[in-house]
Amino acid sequence: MGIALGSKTIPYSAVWHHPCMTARSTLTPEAWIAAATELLIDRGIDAVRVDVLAKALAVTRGSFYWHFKDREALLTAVLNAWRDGATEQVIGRFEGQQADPSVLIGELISLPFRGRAAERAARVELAIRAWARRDALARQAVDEVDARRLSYISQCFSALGFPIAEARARAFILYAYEVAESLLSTQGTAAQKRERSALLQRLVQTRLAPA
Amino acid sequence: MGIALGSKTIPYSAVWHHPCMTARSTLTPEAWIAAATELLIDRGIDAVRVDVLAKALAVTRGSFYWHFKDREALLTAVLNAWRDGATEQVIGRFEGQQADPSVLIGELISLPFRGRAAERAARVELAIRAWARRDALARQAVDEVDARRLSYISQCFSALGFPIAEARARAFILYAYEVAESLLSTQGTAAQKRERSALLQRLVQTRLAPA
DNA sequence: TCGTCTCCATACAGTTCTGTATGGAGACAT
DNA sequence: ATGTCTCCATACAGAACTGTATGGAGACGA
Repeated sequence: MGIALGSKTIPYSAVWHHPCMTARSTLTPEAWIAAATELLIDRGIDAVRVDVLAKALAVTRGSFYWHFKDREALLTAVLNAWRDGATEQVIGRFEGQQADPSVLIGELISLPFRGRAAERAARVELAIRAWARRDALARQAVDEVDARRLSYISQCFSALGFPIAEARARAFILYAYEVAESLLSTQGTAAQKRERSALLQRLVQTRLAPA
Repeated sequence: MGIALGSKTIPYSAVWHHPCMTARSTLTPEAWIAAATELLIDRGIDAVRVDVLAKALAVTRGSFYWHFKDREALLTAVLNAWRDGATEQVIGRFEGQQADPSVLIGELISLPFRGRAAERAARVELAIRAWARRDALARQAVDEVDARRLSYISQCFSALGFPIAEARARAFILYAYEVAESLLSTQGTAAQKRERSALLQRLVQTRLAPA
């Protein structure tokens, strides 16, 4: 049933599945999810198939159907893992409150250019958005994440003194820039990217004279 | 070989494939392309398969392999049809020159809300962008179309007196809004959409005091 | 009328994937 | 020592799709 440790008995799963076990002999569901996400990124959701994953993990499909009921179960697991990570990231911003909303906005605008991790996250997100075009669950997950982020950005503009409705509108413009910067990443040189981010940084904070 | 008309001989293809022949007994390549595009929209490029299309068109696959060498040929035809239409639309704007660039920008911003045709075009475009994530030809087509549009929008801002570099930056912000408005179409109510489009309309044209 | 051309149907062989059923090796409890 | 549990291997049946080869009906030219 498990490994005896003093008076307690540690079940296998707690040992084999523990993060510290780098060289495991057996697979975890997380390993399948990670492999599936990798495949999702550069081949699309339709290419995420169990026998392809099994070959990538150097096991047979028998292993997969032990950990998951079927392919559908894996896909929802992938989706949940992404949504959890994405929402957690938004929550994290609330905690690391740097008071000055102007700085927060600056960070958001420079977010697409923050190293490999951000770039990879963007690629995962684009793959999931592509998936969301024809899967209801994926669409719901993406919508939720978008709504959370827009809400967070809106609060930043509210803190700058803009009325709620206008804050929302400005948040959308900023978020639109972020999405487009990842979707249209091939458009423009590095210098042009710096210029348009700097321009947005100023534009989105300028107050307009009442119409 | 064809139909004799006076001294000339009209080949079959010119008759059967002519647009005025609404009730044709035989299929054209365009019919396959249209059906493929339809399937691409709501099931993705991986679902565009010849036997599915054949069933949709109520013929067998034998017909397909008459008109096209293979599946690949159909996909490139779909791509070319889209690119031609998209670039043609940009060219069309140059011709219908309404002098006032401010009006042109206003039209661009309200473009996502211009009826069914625009909505369908947006859906086709999103499907092709999803496709472009893992197909080199599709990516190239999308990049070309994006570059053309950005160039056109930049010219509008140049006409408003902005320096080239700044005009490009403003064009990107506007285009980012358009892309996001179709990608994030579920975010926000109709009123909120109006508000953010109105805000962008003003923001993107406001001149900033020199830093 | 006969051959030709266009367009599609049909049959074939092969690939890639699905899910299930069953077997088996290893670690463990008793 | 024996049974149990976990994890994976293997084998099976079948679905969905690919491209090719060939046949056939209909319109046409001569």
